[in-house]
Amino acid sequence: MDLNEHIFPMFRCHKISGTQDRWDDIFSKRPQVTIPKKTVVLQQGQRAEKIYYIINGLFEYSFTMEDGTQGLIEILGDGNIFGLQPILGNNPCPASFIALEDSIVSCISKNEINELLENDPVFCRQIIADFVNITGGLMTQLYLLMFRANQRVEWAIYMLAGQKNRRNPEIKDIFLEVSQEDLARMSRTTRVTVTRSLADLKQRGLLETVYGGVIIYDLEGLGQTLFSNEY
DNA sequence: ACATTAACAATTA
DNA sequence: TAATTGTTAATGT
Repeated sequence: MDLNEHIFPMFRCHKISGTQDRWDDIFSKRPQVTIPKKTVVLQQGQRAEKIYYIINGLFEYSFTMEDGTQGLIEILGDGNIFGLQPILGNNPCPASFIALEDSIVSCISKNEINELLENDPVFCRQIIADFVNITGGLMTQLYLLMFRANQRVEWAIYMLAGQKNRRNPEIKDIFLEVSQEDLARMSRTTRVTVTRSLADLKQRGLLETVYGGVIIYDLEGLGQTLFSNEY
C-alpha cells in the first residue's frame, strides 16, 4: 500500500482480480444483462428493487443538485456491486449509476437478498464489508471538497484509469473512452478547464488526448501528481 | 490567482 | 453533418 492509498483510498477498487468473494458465488449462476454505454441503470430519486453486480464494465456514481451542479462520488468497475442503499435502507437512490462503457451486469431481487440475510452468515459479513467501503467512499467525498477544479479533473481520470488498470494490469497505455465534456460534468467544472488540465498533464508526459478519449501513459505518475499538489 | 462564460475555428467520426 | 477539441478574450470571485 503506497502513500496515495492513505490519502485517496480507492475503497471500491480493493478487490484483487482473480479473488472470489460471496458476491462472485451468488452472481456466477445468474443471468447476465448487457448495458449499453450511457445507460442510467439507477436514477437518483428513483426507488429500486434490485442490487446490481458488475461482471465487466465501468460505471459512474454521481448526483445532481437542485441548481443543476453535479458531483462524482465514485467510479465502479469489475466485481463491484451497487444499489445497496435503496434496497436495505428502503430509500430512493441518493445518486445515479450511469454506464461509462458497454457493460455486463447481473442482479438480485430484494426478496432474495432478504433470504440470504436470514440464512447466510457469510453473506451477512460480506454485506457489512461493502457498507464499510461505501462509508469510506463518503469520506473521500468530503476530502474532494478541498480540491480545486483541475485536481477534480485529475481525480476523475485517476479513478477511471485505476478501474481499467485493475481489470487489465498488463496494459500500460490505458485508453479512457470519455469526452472532455463528460469529464467536465464528472469533475464539476467546465470543458475549458478540462482541456487546460489535460494539456498540462500531456506536457508532463502522463497522458495523451485523442478524439473522444484520453490515453493514460503513466498512471502512477498521475497519482503522484495528484498527491503532490498543494491545496 | 483561479475559474467560468461565450464565442469561434479546426478537426474527426 | 454532428460531435468534439483547442483556443482566446472578457468577466467573475
